[in-house]
Amino acid sequence: MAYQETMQEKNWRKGPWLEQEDEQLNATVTRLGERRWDALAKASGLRRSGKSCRLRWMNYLRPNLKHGLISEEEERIILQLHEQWGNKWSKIAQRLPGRTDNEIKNYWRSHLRKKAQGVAFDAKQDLVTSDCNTVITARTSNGDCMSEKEDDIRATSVDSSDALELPNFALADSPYEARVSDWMSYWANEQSRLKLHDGNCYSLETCFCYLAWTSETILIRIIAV
DNA sequence: AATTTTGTCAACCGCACGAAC
DNA sequence: GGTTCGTGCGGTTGACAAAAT
Repeated sequence: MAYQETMQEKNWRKGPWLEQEDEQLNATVTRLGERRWDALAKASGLRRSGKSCRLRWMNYLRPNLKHGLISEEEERIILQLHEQWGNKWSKIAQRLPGRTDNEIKNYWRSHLRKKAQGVAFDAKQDLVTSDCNTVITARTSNGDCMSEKEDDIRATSVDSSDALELPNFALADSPYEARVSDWMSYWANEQSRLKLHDGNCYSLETCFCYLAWTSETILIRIIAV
């Protein structure tokens, strides 16, 4: 049965929660525990779905939640973990006690994404103007961009056969990630396909790359070809 | 001062997955 | 093995506020 249909049938309330609803939910969760949300919603007397109750509890009412501003340290951690795992918000939230996946996701979208894109733009400027000798190395990853293999990739020593057939780039050291899609327009003018160390060619138009860099190397993972 | 645009965030939605039946 | 239920996740929406025009 469609969710929409269910909501109409049951005549459930939607939208912002009232203080009294919060109190009712709090009391019911304290009594019954954090489980069986449909039954819990019924028992609470609220005209809310179990799903809605769970969300309200998890994101707002749960004890030990922080509701204040994200600190610089937390921001740094978010950036670092997002670079490592991508949009795995719940996983990132586990590393930030008191913060919810929703909160981190919103914070990323409204604050950090722009920062990361800003870094990508700066890096692109470097691509165009620099003649420095930082070597780009690349390995493909057949999984998605959040692959747990990143540490393995970082740890792997890279020989010259792994190098991309691309000009040498310079990038400022940065904790931020950059999405190569921002660079596509530049690359598209330079060459339409990438040849990687595995001998295969990948279309720049269809691939999506994900960058991370250390002080020594830049790692490019092609995640869709 | 009025209107439009942009940013933020709580909540919604659809989907996937595992457990129970 | 198929279905239903409960839960969790990530993307999206919509209301509201602030900023810009």
